[in-house]
Amino acid sequence: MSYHTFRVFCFTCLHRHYVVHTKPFDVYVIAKRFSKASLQFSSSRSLSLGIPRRKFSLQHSKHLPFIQTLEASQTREKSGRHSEKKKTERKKAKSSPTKEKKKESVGLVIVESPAKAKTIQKFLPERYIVDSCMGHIRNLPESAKEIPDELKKLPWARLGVNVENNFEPIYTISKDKSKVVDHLKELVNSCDELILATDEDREGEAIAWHLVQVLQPKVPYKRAVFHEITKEAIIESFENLRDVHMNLVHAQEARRILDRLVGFTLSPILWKKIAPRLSAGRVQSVALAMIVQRELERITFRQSSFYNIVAKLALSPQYEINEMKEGLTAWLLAFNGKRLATGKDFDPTTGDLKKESIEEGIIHMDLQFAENLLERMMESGVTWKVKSVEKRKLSRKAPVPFITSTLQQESSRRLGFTAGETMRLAQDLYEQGFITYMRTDSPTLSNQAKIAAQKCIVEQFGRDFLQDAASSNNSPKVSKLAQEAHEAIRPAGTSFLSPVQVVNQVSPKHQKLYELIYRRTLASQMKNAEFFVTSVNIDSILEDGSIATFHTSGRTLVFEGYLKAFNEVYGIEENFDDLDDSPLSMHNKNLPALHEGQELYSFHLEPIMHSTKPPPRYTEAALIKALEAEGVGRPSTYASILETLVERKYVHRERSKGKSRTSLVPCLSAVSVVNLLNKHFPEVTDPQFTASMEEALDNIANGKADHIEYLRSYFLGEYGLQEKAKEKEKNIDSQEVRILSLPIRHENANESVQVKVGPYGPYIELIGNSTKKLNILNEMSPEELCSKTIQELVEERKGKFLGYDPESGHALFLKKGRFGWFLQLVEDNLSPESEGELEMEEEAQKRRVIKNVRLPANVNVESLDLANGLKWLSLPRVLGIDPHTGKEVVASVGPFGPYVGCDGKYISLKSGMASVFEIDLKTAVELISNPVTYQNRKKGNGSKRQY
DNA sequence: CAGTGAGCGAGCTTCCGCTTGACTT
Repeated sequence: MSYHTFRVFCFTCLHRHYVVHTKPFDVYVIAKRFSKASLQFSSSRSLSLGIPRRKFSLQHSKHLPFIQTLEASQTREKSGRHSEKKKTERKKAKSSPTKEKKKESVGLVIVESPAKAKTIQKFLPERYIVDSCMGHIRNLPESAKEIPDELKKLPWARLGVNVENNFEPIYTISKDKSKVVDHLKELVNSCDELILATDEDREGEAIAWHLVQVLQPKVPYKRAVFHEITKEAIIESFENLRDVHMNLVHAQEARRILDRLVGFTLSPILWKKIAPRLSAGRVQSVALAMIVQRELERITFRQSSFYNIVAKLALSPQYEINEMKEGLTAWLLAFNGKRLATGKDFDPTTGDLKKESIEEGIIHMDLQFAENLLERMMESGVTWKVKSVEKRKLSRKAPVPFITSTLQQESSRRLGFTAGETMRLAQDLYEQGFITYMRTDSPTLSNQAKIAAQKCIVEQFGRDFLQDAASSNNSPKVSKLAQEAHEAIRPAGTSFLSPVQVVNQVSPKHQKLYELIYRRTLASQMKNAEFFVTSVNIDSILEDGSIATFHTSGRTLVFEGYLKAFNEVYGIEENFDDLDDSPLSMHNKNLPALHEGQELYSFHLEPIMHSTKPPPRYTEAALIKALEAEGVGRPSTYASILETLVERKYVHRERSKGKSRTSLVPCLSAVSVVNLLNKHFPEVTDPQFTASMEEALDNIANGKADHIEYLRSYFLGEYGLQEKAKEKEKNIDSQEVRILSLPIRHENANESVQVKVGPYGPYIELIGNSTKKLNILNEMSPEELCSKTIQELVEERKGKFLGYDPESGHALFLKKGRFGWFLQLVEDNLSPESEGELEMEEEAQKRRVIKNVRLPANVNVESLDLANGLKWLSLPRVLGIDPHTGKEVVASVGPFGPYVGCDGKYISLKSGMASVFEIDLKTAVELISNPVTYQNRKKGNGSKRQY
C-alpha cells in the first residue's frame, strides 16, 4: 500500500496540514502548526478529491478543508509559497519551544472574518498567523439563563447592566463563540506578538478591546487598521501600529448599553399592558412606526377623482396620413389662466381640494365640465397655436458605487431578491473572492478599483464614456453617519472579472448579483447621461376668446453615458421622475420639432378620468431606504430589522396583486404597540433619537463627553427612563391602550364595534344588547374589517349545524376552536326553526354541551356531514384490554393527532398505519409495546432535515 | 385544553451589531 501526501488547506482558518492516507478510508493527519490533539477529523462531510470513484472525508473541527492539490510530488508550488521543507522546520520549532527564541518570532493577527484572514495571510510575511474571531466574542447576557446565579437576585440583573454602579456591564462569552475563543487562546499562548486588525470603526475597536480582555495576552499587543485590503495598505498599517482607542470603545459600549436599557425597559411594559413576548427597541420601533403610520394614512385616505382632456394634435390639416408619425399628445394645463387640478391639489384625508388650491382659484374639472369644454373645442373656428417652447439640457448623474443599503434596494428592484437573499448571495461572492466586503456604508472606491473599472469601460464602451478625472463621482458624498471601515461593494481585485467570466463558477443567482455589482461599479466611473427636455405649451383659442392651455413635453437622449452599462442588460428605463415635469406622467417619445406661433390641428380629444391613489405600502427595499436616510440601523442589520418585526408578528409580507414585489402590512398587534409607544414613549418611535444618540457617541469618541455620564443622564434621575418607566407602568391604562381606534365600516346602528388586542391576540368586541367577543387573526388588515367579515365571524362562532344524533336527539355542530376544528354535541331544547336566530348568549343558556371531540388537522371539514361527524363523535374508542397490563387500550384523537394509548403510554398513528377507526387490539398492543422502530425515527428526522 | 381577555404566581419573554455556523452511520 503506497502512501500519498496531500497538501490540505482548511478553507476557513487557513491552517495548513498534510494528510497521509494508507487505506481509502483511513486518514491520518499531521498538523503543521498545532498539536494533533487540537484537530478533530470526522467523516461527516465528504469531499471528492478528484480521484475517480474514491471519496475521502475530512473535517478539521468544524472547518471544511480545502484540498488544494493531490500528491505532494505533483504539488504546484507557486512562487512565494513556502516549500515543504521550510514548513517542516517550522513545525519542529513549534513543538520545541525552548529552541524557538532563536527562530524568528511569530505574530498572531486577528481579523473579524475568515475570508479576510485568508486574503491578508497572503500579503503578510511568513512569520504571521492570521486568524479570525467572527465578530463580537462577548455580549451582554442574551437571556435569563446566561445571568450568573449570584447576581440573579439583584434588581438590575435582568438588564445585564449594573445601573447602580456606573453602568458596569456583565459580559458573557456568546455560546457559539466559545470554540473560537478557546482556539484563539491557544494561539495567543504560542505567539510572541498579537496584532488586532479588526475593522476600523466603533464596533471593530470594541471587538479588539474585548479580545484583549478575554485572551489576556502575556505578549505585547497592538492595533492595526486599514481601509482597503491591499498589500500596500496592510504593510503600511503594520508599520504604524497603535494602541486601542478607549474613547471609541466607550462609545460602542454606551451604544450597546443604551440599546439594552431601552429594549429591556420598554418591552416588559408591553408584556404587562398588551401581550407577552412583544418587543420595543431603538431601531425596530422606528421601523414599525413607519409601517403603521403608512397603513393609517392608507386607511384614512379618501380618493378623489378629476378629469382632464387629452388632445392629440397634428402638424398639418391632412392629419389622417401622418398622424402616427408626427402627432403629439398634450394634456390640459389651464383654462383661462386658471390651472386645472391634479392629484397634488387634493387632501388625501378628506378627498377635497386643499385650501391653498382653492385660494389659487384652481379648476376641479368633472365629467360634465370636461365634455362641455371638449365640445366647444371641436367647433369650427377654434385654433391651436404653440404658445411657448422651452428647451433644457438636463443630465442625469452617474450613480455612486454600491453600499449595503443601495445594493439591497437595487437588487430588489432589478432582480427581485429580498434583502436577506441579497446578503446571502453577496456573502458567498465575497468568500469566493469575487467581490469586496458586502457590509459597508462607504461608497468610496480604492484607486486600484477605479483603474480597473476604467479599463473595463474603455474596453467595452470606449474612451468616450469615461468620466473626467475631476468629476464628482470620484469623491462621492459619504453619509455623515458612515463609519468607513470598508470600501464600496465592487468586484474584487485589481482587474475585474467580467460577468461572463463568472458564469461557470457560480450559480445563476450569484451571477446576476455579480453582474449588478459589476455594472454599477462601471457606471459609477462613467459619464453622466445627457437629455434634451422640451417643454411646450399650446393654446387652444375658442370662439368666445377663452383660452385652454395645453402642455406637452418630450425627452430625447443626447448621450447615453452611464446608462449604457445598464441598458444593455436591464432594458431601457423609461421613468425618470427627476426629469419629468408632468404630474399626469404623459410623455412623448418623439416630440416633433415645434416653434412658437406654429399652428396645430386637433384630430382627437378625449376626457380622461384620474383618481388619486393612497400612499403605497412600504416594500422591504423602501423601508431600508427610509431607515438609512434617517441614519437608523447599520449595514449589518438592515436585512434583519424586518426579520425581527416578522418574528414578533408585527408585520407580514403580502404579495401585491399581479406584481412580484411584496409589501409590508402591519398586524393588529403592531397598531396597538405603536399606539402605546407614540403616546407614552414618543422618543422611541422617533428617528431623531438615533440621530441624537449618534451625536453623543461622537462626542464620547472624541473625548468630549463621558460615556457613563451620558448613560446616567438618559437612564437615571427624576427624568430618566427608569423613573419614567416605573411611573408609566403604574399609570398606563391597559384597557385603554388595547383599543385600536380604527374606522370600521359596520352598518349596524344597534351595535358598536371595537378592535382590541389582548394577551391571546386581537379580537373584536361587539357591543349591542349584549357583548360579544370574537377572535380575529392578527394578520387581518384593518381594511378587511367590515360588516361582512364581522357577520362571517359571528356565523363561524356559532358553528355549522350538521344535524341531530338519531340516538340521543342532541344537535351536532362543527366548530372552530383555538386548536383547530372540533365537533360539539349539545343538548337541544330548541325547535329546528329557531336555529341561528337566537343570540349566542341565549343559545348558551339553553344548550348544554354533552361532548366535544377534536378532529385531526387533515380532515376535510367542507365535506363533513352528519354521518361522518357521528363517526368521529364515537371516539374515544375502547379496543379492549391489554393482556400485559390489564388496562384498557384506547384509540382517539389528541393534541398531536390520532393515537392509540394504554396506561399512560400514547403512540401516534402515522399516515399509512391503520386509522383510528380500523385499528384492532392486537396491532395497537404491538405498537405500544414496540413504540418506534429505528427505521421510523430515522425517516422522521430525515424529512425534517430536508425541509 | 374547547372561544379566554380578571387574577393567582414561578420563571420567562425583550434590545442592537459584529460575524459565520449547520447534529449519528
